[in-house]
Amino acid sequence: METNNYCYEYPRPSVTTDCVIFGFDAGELKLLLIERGIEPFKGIWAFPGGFLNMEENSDECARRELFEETGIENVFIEQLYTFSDVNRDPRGRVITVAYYALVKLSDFKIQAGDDAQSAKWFPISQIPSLAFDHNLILRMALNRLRSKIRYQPIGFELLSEKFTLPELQNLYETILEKQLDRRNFRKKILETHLLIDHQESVKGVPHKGAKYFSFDKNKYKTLSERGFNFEI
Amino acid sequence: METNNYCYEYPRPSVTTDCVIFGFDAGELKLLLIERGIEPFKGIWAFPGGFLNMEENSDECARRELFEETGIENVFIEQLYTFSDVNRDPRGRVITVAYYALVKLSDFKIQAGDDAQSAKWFPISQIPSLAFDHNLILRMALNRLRSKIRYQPIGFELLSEKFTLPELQNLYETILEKQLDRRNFRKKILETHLLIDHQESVKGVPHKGAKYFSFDKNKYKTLSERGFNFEI
DNA sequence: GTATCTTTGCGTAATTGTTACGCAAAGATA
DNA sequence: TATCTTTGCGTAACAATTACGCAAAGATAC
Repeated sequence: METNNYCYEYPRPSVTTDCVIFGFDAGELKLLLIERGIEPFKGIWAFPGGFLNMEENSDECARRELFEETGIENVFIEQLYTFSDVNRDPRGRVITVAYYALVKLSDFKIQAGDDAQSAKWFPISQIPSLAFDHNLILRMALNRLRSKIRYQPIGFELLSEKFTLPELQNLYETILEKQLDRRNFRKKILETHLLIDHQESVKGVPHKGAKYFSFDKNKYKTLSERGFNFEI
Repeated sequence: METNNYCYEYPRPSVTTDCVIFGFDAGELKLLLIERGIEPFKGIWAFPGGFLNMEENSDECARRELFEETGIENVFIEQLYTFSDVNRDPRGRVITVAYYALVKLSDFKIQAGDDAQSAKWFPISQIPSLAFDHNLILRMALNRLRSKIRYQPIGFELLSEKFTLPELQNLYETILEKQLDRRNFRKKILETHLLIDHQESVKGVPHKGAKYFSFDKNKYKTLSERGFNFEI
């Protein structure tokens, strides 16, 4: 039984949000995808997302859907772009406000059998063809991540709270797809004075263990309000 | 008589586009605003915009509304951000996909009595308080313009086809709100080899007239596809 | 016609920032 | 105790940016 109780003078599109979720593990950038359980695109992988409720804005919608479909919450999330092509959804006129999220993968090891029908982390090099216009959305999200990581300290959102400089460099090299000089990278990062030294080293490796650091978010906030610019 | 012929199973927001229109004249950045003729915010200035039709995407909607309300067409236009706060429009749930446009002011001298109820160019320093959340949209558009002009050749969109280097420098100084060295600016611009020298100078000034140049859009397109990056 | 004024247009020096790379120290293993 | 790998700090070479001197052009004043 279908009840069409919501009537308007002019036609309206449906509005959804979708969220590209980036993670980083074992020197690889990863993407969390959901296998669609219903038509259209049943069995095809897609970004988590869903319809906007009337009592929430699009940020809230994106966070809610992210939590409902993957269990992920309290992460970095940012609006990417709004996709509105007339035929982007076979169900009818649907526009989507796309977001991207950066996740500390260690915090959210998704296990099969969550309320997420079927959520799975894919290495960025092995992304299948996606539902709707999600291939296009992904391309845009990757571009945004690659350019933004160079002038805003968002890379830290993909690492554990404590990380080493080699780990951070590995992250930058992976996302920027180029090698960086170890000593110059260290210099540039440290001279921002935004890393907190934990006076503690990696143990159990057959060589000198790297020191642990964490990112000083509060100090960055203060500095950036005074016009400081983070750049790698 | 009201006809509510469009009925849906779930409630849907209305979707609009709004467009922040920048112009540049007499060493000043300007904004084209429309005085609203109907409630809500009757008599208050706002950006041109309107409701999305079902057979157009948001880019097309923004361009259509821009033309209908101001007569402006074939200009640079780019999506800015989607604003979706629950109470941003007193008429009900309306989300707007905001755009910004860059206009060669000489091409579009708006005269009163257009089908635009009342369109007027305002110097950026004398913008009145705007309708809806348009003050917020403006702040975001200004930030976008200021950062984007440094790494993409969009400044030329605000000048006439032919312009002089002092004019271009004046534009950059106005938008970036800082003085630039005349000789270094000239050097940086010219060594991109993206300006076409028209072998013609400004006449009728009581001193040496500056040479006219125009921007080589095609050459830029070719170069940027090969990885070239415009930076000021 | 000549001097003067303002602004354009081109050069070079001083400074700063980026890139390349040598080497000692730490921590484990042989 | 020697060896191995990786971290962590320094300094030299190079490139880019900034500062600024000065001649030339085009108009006006005398």
